[in-house]
Amino acid sequence: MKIPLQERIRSDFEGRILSGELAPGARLPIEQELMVAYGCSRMTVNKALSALAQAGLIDRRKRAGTFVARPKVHSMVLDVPDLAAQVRGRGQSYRYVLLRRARRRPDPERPAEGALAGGGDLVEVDGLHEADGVPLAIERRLVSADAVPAYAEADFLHESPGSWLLQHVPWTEAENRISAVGASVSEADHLKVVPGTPCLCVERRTWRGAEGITNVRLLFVGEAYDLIARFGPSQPG
Amino acid sequence: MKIPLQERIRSDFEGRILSGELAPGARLPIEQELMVAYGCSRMTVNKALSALAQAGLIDRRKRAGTFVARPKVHSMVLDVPDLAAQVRGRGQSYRYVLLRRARRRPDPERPAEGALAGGGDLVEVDGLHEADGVPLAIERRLVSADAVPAYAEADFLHESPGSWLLQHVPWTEAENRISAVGASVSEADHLKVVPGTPCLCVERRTWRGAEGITNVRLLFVGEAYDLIARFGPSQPG
DNA sequence: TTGCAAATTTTGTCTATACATTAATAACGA
DNA sequence: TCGTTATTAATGTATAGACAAAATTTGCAA
Repeated sequence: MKIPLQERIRSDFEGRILSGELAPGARLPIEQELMVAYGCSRMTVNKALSALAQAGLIDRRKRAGTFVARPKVHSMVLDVPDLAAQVRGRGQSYRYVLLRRARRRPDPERPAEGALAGGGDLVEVDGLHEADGVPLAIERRLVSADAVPAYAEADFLHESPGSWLLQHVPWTEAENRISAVGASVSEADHLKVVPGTPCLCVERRTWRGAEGITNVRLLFVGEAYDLIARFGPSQPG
Repeated sequence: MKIPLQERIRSDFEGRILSGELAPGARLPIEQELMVAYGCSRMTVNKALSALAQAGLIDRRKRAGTFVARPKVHSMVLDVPDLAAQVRGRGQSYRYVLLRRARRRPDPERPAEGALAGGGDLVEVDGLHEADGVPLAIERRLVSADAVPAYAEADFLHESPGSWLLQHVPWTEAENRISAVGASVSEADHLKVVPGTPCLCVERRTWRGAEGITNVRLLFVGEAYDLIARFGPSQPG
């Protein structure tokens, strides 16, 4: 009996829910019954069920009881690790090639740039991610000079700007947009593919509070890379 | 003083962490100090911090203390709602057109099909998702006849097989693979685009335990649709 | 210095109890 | 019958204390 009772109750019901034995909408025993069944106090039952509720596996309503949640939102956890770590994790060598770097005013024809800059300047950093010398993705990153003053001085010859930002700037909110586009002539040139080749385009915007931090656009060669999301409704135990 | 103290402690630190005031690695006060600062018992502090730990915002180590977690994994929540609901939510009309439906043996040349079928048959259902009469995506779905016996009898003329499965079959694990591909001739024909047009390809496999349930392949017209993931590191309160 | 053992600090779990909050249900009056 | 009010069953929050477990620190010995 080394595992705590609280964990046991939690994993008991997690298992019964995930296995389908307890179908969505099914009612769980009330706390009183569970404290008798497990021979413990109500607080212990309550902590276990509270954790399951926070994990989204059950819904709890006062007076009504505890019910298995319906997986209605169908939300899932998608891991988008650091690209360098991802490549190295496959046993390949990773390299970041700086293509262009400039500090400039936002383009008045692109409202997204103005919103990001917030009246100040933008720092644009373009680069190429390579795995074993093969082009993997083109990255165009716009950073608000006001939001991240130190960014202009950082050295990106050995570290990709993505890694740098992740370690130095906390974000509070982000939006990812994933689409498919054909490579333009210059993009295709860098990626060493035929123009028009279908590419996976990931655009990410991050904010800290109301202040925009950065917009990134990553263009992956379709055959060379795809996003993999493996997930389950469970939380790490 | 309507909000519970437990929630207040939780949201206090959540705010200070997300705003960057408490940087990753920073140490939080020990429970003894917090119970004095908030004038409450240690259990209350403990429940608040346990919730933050479950949400992944802080790490707690015995004897060492409580620390702001590093956002290393960079995992995010991506909502892939029901396609029909998504389209209707935009105020467009949604239609599912059944293209093909067959029960067959798994193709021995495709190991994924054999693994899914698990010795039994497969039910293949191909269809087209339309928004306001415009083709949005082609869906090819393979379902294990053993895992979902009732699937062969379900009627998909008015309901897409995706919605049906979501409501009738619980899954425990899933894998999503997102890539960019050019439309084949027949695909382009259905989607009313030029062959080779870049399309977003979402392949999803779901399992219940070790048993495969279904493999889906959704091919979206690149211009007509993109996946949007908006997220923050926070948990719903 | 190195290595191991003991002491201490901090979180983890648990109890038994109390009162608050919410919402389903029952009771009641127009 | 209908709408309103009271009851009550369930979860939510909180307390004060106790012991367990783990990891850092300290101290002692080889």
